[in-house]
Amino acid sequence: MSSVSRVLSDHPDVSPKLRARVLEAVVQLGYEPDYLAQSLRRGATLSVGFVMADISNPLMAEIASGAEAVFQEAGYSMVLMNAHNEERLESSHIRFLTTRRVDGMLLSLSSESSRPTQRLLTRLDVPYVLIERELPPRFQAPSVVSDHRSGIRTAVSELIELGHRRFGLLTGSLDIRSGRERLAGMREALEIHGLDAGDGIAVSIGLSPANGERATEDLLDLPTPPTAIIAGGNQLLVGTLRALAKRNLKVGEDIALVAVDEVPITEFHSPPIAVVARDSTGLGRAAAELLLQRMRGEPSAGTVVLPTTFVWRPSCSPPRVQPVT
Amino acid sequence: MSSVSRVLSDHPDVSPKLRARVLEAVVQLGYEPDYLAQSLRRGATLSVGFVMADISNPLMAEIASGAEAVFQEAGYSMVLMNAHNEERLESSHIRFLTTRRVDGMLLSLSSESSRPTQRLLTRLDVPYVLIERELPPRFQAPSVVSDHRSGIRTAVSELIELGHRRFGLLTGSLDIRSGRERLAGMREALEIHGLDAGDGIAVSIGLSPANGERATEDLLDLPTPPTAIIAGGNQLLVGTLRALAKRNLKVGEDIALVAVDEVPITEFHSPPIAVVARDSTGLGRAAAELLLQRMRGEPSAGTVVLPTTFVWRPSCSPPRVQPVT
DNA sequence: TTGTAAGCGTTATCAT
DNA sequence: ATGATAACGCTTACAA
Repeated sequence: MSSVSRVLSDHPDVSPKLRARVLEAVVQLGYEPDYLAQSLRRGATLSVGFVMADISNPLMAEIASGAEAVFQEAGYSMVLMNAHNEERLESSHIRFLTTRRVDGMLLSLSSESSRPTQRLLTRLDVPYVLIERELPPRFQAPSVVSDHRSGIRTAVSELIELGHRRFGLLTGSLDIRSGRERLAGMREALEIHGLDAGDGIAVSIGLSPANGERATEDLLDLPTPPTAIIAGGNQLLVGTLRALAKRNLKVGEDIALVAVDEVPITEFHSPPIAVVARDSTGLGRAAAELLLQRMRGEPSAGTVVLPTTFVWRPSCSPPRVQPVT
Repeated sequence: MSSVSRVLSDHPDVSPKLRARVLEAVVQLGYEPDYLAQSLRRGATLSVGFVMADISNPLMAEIASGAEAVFQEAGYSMVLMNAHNEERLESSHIRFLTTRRVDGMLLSLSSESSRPTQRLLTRLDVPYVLIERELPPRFQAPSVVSDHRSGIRTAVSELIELGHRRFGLLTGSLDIRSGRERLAGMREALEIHGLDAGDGIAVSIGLSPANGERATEDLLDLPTPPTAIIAGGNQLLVGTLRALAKRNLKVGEDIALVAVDEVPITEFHSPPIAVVARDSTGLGRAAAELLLQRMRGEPSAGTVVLPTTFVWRPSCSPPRVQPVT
């Protein structure tokens, strides 16, 4: 038994003769080692888990692809678990991966303040890395994030220079870093240009087309509606486009529009829609590399920030009626 | 030890008093059972694996969501593995899941004829269900598929009735059932209407925007180019739209266009694009249910076929120049 | 009802 | 260099 084990795990202390004999028997019998037993004994599984808030977000898919490539390279398998944006599922997934003894976890949580999840993480003994999320300082949680703040700041600044004075920002939960950063980006742009913070109207809603549609209509119904809308999420964008179509408002003529994240509609819409883009596969790769470092016990960065870029497109035009300045 | 085990797995033969004592100790010590050891002993893991050809296909994501909901309900955890359309990764994923002792697998393979994968599957001892795929009869592999054939047949028939006589079908590998079925659907429509099979030009290419763009240009460069294009995949659709834009051809005026699968661009393109839609979450749910039946050893269907629907939209207009009939 | 002990398939330690 | 044996953490006969 032990000789077989030695042969199969390339232990040096084994004669060429025995090695050959074992290898032959292995082929003969079609023997396959049991990873479960191996892992139980070794205490390591050579696998990592990735818990994502929502698999149906194409950006998440790209992040996962980026991460998987790095892990594959390093000999690790990555298993994905989808939380459907449900807190309950999320903590159950983390627990599941723990019991399966993954050697590390990548987490893109649907909420940063979920009590069960936080409790779980405080006594989690495998390393983990957050993606586009941040936890309270006491967690000292390493993370990889995009600089949404400067992306939105640039976008809003450009809109201001085009003559816009009133903005509507649709965003997901402010319980998530990216939402907060986008809001901060808009506020910073307003402040830089000496505008009132109240001229940036933020609506924080669940990431669904229906919510996006409703919120957009609400914005348009305001006494002084925004002349530019920033749709912070591709699902919300779909809703916004529906609302605008319903009211017969032409993007880039009657209203300016900026989307977050590069997706097919932004390119193919008429007119094409400006976006604040992030490096999705880069996020995945960076997170995987950071996690590998921590799994090896190497010194590693606390937070990695990746840049975003504002891509101008014709959806960003001057406002219909130039307001008095 | 055994009493603890009994309490934790709800064995009836345990006194309320002891149960309480155990439960208290569990809380006190923060004890968590080791699934690895449990599974090793029990021979079952209460988990299933889902190997998908490509996570970045949003339809796949929906299928996964549908399946996960059903498994969750039944007490199973579903782990996802992404093959990036690479045969090599695919078989390695299946092997990984086998060693992790998943109790069943859902497979949406990137190729139906990969030798390594086929070899793996013949001696796979956990039940599996294919999604949108079919293997040679000797596998007797249960599967859940969509009726792409009738969807495309309907679409092409409608185009013929609008006056179109020449068609270009862009599709992924014919090594995958859906590609073959779409081709068959087009041929059937041509035959029904007494047209020549040669008037349906099928191009089988890798599912990327670049390939879609190139193939579309090739179609347009033909001596008698098609007046209607069917883009069989949302990545290909992106390429087709790019090619048409480059040549300044207006969808629904200069050329008719049908897409496969409902995605945001089809709704928001100007003009909106007709699609052959399938029930993605339904596919996932049906596959999960079928797999559960097989895992329980219940009698179950061999192949489940779900309907597709053709959704007309303005991208389907009569051809520019009415050909002589 | 409870406790003892064997065993799941490995690997690591220890003699030989 | 090789083989016997204990141990990883659990479940389940079986005995008490």
